[in-house]
Amino acid sequence: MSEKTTIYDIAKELNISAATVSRALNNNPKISKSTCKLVKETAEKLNYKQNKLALALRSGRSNNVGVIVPRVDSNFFASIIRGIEEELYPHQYNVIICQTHEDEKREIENINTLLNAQVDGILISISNMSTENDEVIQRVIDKKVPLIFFDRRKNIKGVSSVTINDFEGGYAATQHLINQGHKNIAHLSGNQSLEIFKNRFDGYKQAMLDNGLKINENHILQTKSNVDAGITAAKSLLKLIPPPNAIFSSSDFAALGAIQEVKEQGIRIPEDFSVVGFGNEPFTKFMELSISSIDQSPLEMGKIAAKVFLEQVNNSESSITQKNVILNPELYIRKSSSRNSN
Amino acid sequence: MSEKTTIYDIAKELNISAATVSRALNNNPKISKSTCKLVKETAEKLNYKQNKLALALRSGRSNNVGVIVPRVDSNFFASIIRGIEEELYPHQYNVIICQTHEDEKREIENINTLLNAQVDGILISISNMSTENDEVIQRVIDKKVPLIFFDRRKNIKGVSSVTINDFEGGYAATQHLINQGHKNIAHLSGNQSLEIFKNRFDGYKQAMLDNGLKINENHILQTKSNVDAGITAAKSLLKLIPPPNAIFSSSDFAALGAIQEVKEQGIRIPEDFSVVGFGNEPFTKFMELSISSIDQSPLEMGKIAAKVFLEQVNNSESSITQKNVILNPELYIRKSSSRNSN
DNA sequence: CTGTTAGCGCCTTCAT
DNA sequence: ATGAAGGCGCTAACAG
Repeated sequence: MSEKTTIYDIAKELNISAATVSRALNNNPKISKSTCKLVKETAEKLNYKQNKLALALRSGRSNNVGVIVPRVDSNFFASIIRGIEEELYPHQYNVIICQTHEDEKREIENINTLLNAQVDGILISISNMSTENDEVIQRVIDKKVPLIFFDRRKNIKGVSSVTINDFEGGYAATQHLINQGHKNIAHLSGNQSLEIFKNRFDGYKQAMLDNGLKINENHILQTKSNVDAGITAAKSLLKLIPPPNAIFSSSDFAALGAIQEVKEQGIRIPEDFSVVGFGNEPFTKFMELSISSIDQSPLEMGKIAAKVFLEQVNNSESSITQKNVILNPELYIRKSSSRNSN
Repeated sequence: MSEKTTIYDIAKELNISAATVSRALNNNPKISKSTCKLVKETAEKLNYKQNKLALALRSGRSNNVGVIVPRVDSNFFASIIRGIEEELYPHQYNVIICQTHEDEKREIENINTLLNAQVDGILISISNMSTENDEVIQRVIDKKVPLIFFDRRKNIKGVSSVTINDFEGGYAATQHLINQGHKNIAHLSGNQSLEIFKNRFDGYKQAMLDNGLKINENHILQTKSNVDAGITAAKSLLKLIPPPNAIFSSSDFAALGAIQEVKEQGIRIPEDFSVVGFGNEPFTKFMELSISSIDQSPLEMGKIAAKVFLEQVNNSESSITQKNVILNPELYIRKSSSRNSN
């Protein structure tokens, strides 16, 4: 019973044609109730399962969508993937996962692989804004394969995206720190070749500006998104005269490192120093000194990206429907920046 | 240029047969250098890309493997998936992700979907030990689709698995607590229909036994794997007379909850009370009061699972090669159970 | 070295 | 209501 049974096997068993079997299995109304029933029973008996590959080749639709992320083992991207999978599951789409590790070469390979695998859509969070991947992305568009950017987008006419308002996030975080009475606010930024980090930085600048505060060039540091980078950054910031008394970090991990270093130097948080991170990683609320952070609702982002994809697939023939959804980030105020919180 | 070009387009362009094109593209040695070169140039010119679907249908190999996990947005499973993806990437396999949410019905659906999609293998961490999925799993085996269990396995003859030695993990955690001078050690366990939790529990029991310690039935609680469950569990444990003075939790999240509650009640950790968790979630080391935990090396687990799969695919024709890899867990001693650590 | 043929499993026109 | 035929795109067996 290890052999796979096809519609021909069923046809032979019943002395009818494969076409009839196919129709019966697909509930074609032109098939008599009796043969339809018979076919289905025989299918059951022979343990028939439709070969999706054959269907896919014929129809040109694989019912697979590709999802490309820098890495899957980050809470943010994992949650997005969860959202995508959950939204697509009821529609019988499978999710193929690819990681770029922020490597553009890999990204291009991934897109090509997915295209060759005839996926019905590609959902991607790009590695950076460089233009090397323009060509392959154009290929996707030319092939009319639905393409959705999430979180990290490229600004391409006709291409949909789901992002959060990073500018607002940066603004809200900074305004909150200002409201806490801080004036010397440093900013730990990320790779400036990514729009998200630029936007968060811009939000920071605008908030400072709107409040009549001067931005100290030395207070702006570009760091990696990890604990050690935060420690290093805080070390150099605290050497400045005068040192900042607050930090808005574009990364929760860097924020954690900064907090560790600040405390290490005997400075009290939040009494003398405040920190706000970005991303609302699970650990930020677990800490005894919980960390204020900007939530990006990744689960929802994933679900919406999937929904946009679904709209796009169904409208494929009609006019191109570009849709750019921008989610609102939410500031979670915790102990690292306020005495009255948890 | 949105139309997909096939080998027939190339053949027509060059007035040769599709078969020759195919051979040239696949570097068949029987093809003359000149036509080979010509074909490749034309392919490039027409922007030809092989349709993997057609190849898959013909060869019966889709070059996709299915990975089934309870959820992707847990650090543990996400890391495993990362490992699998990284190991399979060089071998041109794509990874299709499915989530069960611990729902066996969903699990069965997922397996069927993957089978129908003609995946070349299934890597799965099952939802529980119940027998309802026996039938579909047998289908996988009958179809000779390589099947690998990771972390949560079923004991089936001929089926490979990659797990960690949960018994040893439970034993090591408990022995460590005993070494710290504790005698009344409670255990927060998980769903007993999963082998992993049973084994951790058994490890705990054996360590107690080996050290001549009595197990208090009231000290064994079955909890969910989240913070609130840990809080609730600790509350009831601390009401006991006498209360335990240490907890080995099968979940890091429950361990965190327990720690919060213990501290809440004014009991000092680690001076008066120790806690060891399981899983080595990222947050355990980030905490100010860092949490001792058992590491499961999920990244490695994923890579090994992928490697076992690769061996299996290649040996498909030869004898069935069952391989059961058991990884050694590692105890990370941190502040929650020791004064001399970080 | 290259062309012809056939088939992977399915569905869908076109007939009847 | 059903059958026959053809094709999705590719490759392998069989000719030459």
